[in-house]
Amino acid sequence: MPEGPELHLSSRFVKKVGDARQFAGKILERLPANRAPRLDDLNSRLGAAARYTITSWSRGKELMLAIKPLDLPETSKYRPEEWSIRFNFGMTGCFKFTRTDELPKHAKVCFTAVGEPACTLSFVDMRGFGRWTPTSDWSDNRGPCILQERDLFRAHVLASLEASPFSKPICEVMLDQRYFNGVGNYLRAEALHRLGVAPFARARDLLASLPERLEPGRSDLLHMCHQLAAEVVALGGGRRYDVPLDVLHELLPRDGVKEEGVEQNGLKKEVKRESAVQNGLNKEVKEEGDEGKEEVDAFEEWLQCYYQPGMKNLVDHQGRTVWFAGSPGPMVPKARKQRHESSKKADKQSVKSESSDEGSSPPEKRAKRAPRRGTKAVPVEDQAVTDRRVSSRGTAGKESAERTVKVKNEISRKTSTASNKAAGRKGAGKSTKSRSAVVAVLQKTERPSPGQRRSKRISAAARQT
DNA sequence: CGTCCACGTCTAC
DNA sequence: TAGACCTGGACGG
Repeated sequence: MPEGPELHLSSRFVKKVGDARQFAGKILERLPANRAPRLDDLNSRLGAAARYTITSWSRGKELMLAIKPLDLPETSKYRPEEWSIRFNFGMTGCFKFTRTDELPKHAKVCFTAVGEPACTLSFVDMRGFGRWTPTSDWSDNRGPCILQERDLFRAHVLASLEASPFSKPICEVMLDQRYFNGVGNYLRAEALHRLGVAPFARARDLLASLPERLEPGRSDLLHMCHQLAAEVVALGGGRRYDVPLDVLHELLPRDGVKEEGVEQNGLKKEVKRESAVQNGLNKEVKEEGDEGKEEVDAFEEWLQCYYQPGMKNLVDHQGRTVWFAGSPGPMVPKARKQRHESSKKADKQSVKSESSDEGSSPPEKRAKRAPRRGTKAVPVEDQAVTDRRVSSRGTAGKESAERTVKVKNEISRKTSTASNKAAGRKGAGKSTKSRSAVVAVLQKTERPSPGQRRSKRISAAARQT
């Protein structure tokens, strides 16, 4: 699941658990035989009995989990850099907070909570591509966060256009975390699609004309990356992504580790509220007439391109599936390999409109399965989409040397801000920013509301019979 | 049963 | 630019 928004939601989740519960004892690593533990040092410092608290924050596709021991000897100062763990989620990482006797099968790193019922916060990772390292630094090869460092992210990309990766197709550069930290396969598809950008257009060509500062009310690819990430955060997360707040609701408030009832109550209330929101979104729309089996979740509804019927797909140069509509653009891989066949319904549609199209049906056909949730017959997304161009006003690329310096400076400044945070110096009033920036109000895109889209779909399906 | 596919990095020819 | 790293779900025979 995890792209920037999921990492961010996970960090909020971990923080919430950390606010409610204390932890104690060694951190348990459950590793395959071929992998060495990373937390032995930390554990030995922690000792078996020491209590500690946890907090968390994220940047792009990384999550930081910071531990604060409660009973450090007076002599030793708390140095957060010695007590932080940085996580990568790989393909399937997530955090869960469960009863200890119901530890998830693929729990890889476990933090034992104090109190009743006996609970464990665990990093769960089915495929095991996730990684963790004891450090309080973000990886130095990853750029600013698309979600929380919007302006810096923009500046950094625009300052880097001369770099060789930008000679590649835009869809491939968008997965390069040195520049698009937080973008993954679904975000790139959605961002490109919503602006009608051909995925295999040369990145530099597209980005060179973007203004350093976007005028209010306008959007472009860089802004879209941020905006869509924020939208997914607002939804509560991506595909099959469940931050188990409902479980939280049951397991958090009981243990009474926190002293004041006031705080307890405040927390309890907040958890409840979020839980309700979460449920509201996930359970959404019991389709009234037909069998009600179709439980459409909010994220599935939100997706317009990625994995959607009627969309085309190709395998990019890195072997990843790119979803798109319209023409693929000039830099299509030679072996135009397609992965999924559209569902039959959707296929009829696309075949119709494809014939003239440069980048349509792949030469070679293989047996494919329909995309899951194949019931969702969607008309090939309006032609208009293909005609819309990225808003490229603003003067063409400024001298980037100057930019580079400026941006680099700012990045390092920000980085040190991050370590301040780690240092627990909550700073003079600075801390307000992160929270509200994240929930920042989202500009409305001009796409139809979910309701409208649904009826669009239904009528399209009706047309086909 | 087998094959293909998956929201992501890494490192090694 | 391949692969390697993994588990498991969906689908085909």
